[in-house]
Amino acid sequence: MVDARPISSFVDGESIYSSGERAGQAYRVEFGAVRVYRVLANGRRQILAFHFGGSWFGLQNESQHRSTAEAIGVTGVKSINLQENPHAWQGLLPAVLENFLSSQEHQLVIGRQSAVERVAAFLLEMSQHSAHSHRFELFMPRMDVADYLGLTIETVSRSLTKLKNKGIIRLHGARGIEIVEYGVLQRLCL
Amino acid sequence: MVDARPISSFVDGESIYSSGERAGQAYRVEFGAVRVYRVLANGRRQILAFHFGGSWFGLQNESQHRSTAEAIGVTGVKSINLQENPHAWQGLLPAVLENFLSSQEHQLVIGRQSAVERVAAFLLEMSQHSAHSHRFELFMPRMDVADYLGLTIETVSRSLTKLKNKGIIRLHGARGIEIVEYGVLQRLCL
DNA sequence: CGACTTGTTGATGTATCTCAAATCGCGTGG
DNA sequence: CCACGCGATTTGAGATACATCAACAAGTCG
Repeated sequence: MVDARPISSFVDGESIYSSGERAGQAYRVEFGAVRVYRVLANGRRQILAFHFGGSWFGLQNESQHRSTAEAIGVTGVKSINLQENPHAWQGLLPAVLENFLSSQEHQLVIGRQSAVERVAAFLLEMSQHSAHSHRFELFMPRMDVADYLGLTIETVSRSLTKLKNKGIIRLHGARGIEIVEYGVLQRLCL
Repeated sequence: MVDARPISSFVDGESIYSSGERAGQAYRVEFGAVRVYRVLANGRRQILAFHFGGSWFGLQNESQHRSTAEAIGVTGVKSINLQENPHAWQGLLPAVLENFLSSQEHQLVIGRQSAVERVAAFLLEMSQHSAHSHRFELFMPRMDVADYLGLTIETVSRSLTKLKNKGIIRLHGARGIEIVEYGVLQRLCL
């Protein structure tokens, strides 16, 4: 059973699995957060997804991982060995569908939205994973945000500044976000 | 059983399901091709995926469709009712994982690649779905290619011209593609 | 063989990237 | 508690890739 397995703990930046490694496990975030990314030959990085408490990741069929998963801050993860428990896949279907849906949502964001719209969408997404949806701390540095949204850190920063200047959000230090005009932010992402 | 079900036939542009409609079916392409897309409020469209013979689409958990699926050319589709056959989900897990993987691959393309690189990746993807991988016809108009790659039709056209001028591909009419330097094209996508 | 749709090419505009510098924020140690 | 130092973030100036607008060419179909 999943819940009988111990929690593995990872420090900030530690990799949970790496591209090229032999696959065969399914992982679930217990606390903290995880980024899953791929790197192109020229060094460009795309973060495919962020995962927070309760979310499954690393779900795939192939023998090797194509992506890398790293802890963001101190993070706890439980894993199932799918080789030993092939029947466990059944219960994971909803998780795969959820991952798939998130991936599609994100395609929309990076395919057809402007920089400010992407950042707005990102803030809303993060707010939904926080206890207080209108006031929260980002777990990750700007570089992660940029590589998630297909932008540069400078453009992310400028977009945040624009949202701040319009009075839609307030910034509290480098990571603190306060959403003042939630509705306006939502309308930006249409 | 899936294979006992009749094939539904659709003409070019006909929708198989539409955004907002009640969901609950899984679909498989028998012949022809399908585009799955979403439209933002301001009219911008993002094609999430193209599906060809044998590929499953429309796989999701929710009660309503978020996307629209349309036939590209005359297309045959078989469907399963997942309400009546909830156990059918089991056999669909590999299909969901495949869709998910494709979606992630595409995230990489639209998030971190230049226009020419995106078009190169697209041509390789299409070549893999064709009988002759170095000489094939595109099923879809430029607008579809553009909306799939997060570009405009003009940029797609210019990118094709660049690849042609470099001698990497040859164009035969509006839809015919011949890949002359397969290796060079692959290296472009790294 | 025209009319219409689809695709290409050209000229210009603009959002985002790149390169560079200033500033902030935070941990450390005096 | 405050000064220091360093990485993270912001801001600025200039370059560039892609979008936009407009005209042209090529296919397609009656």
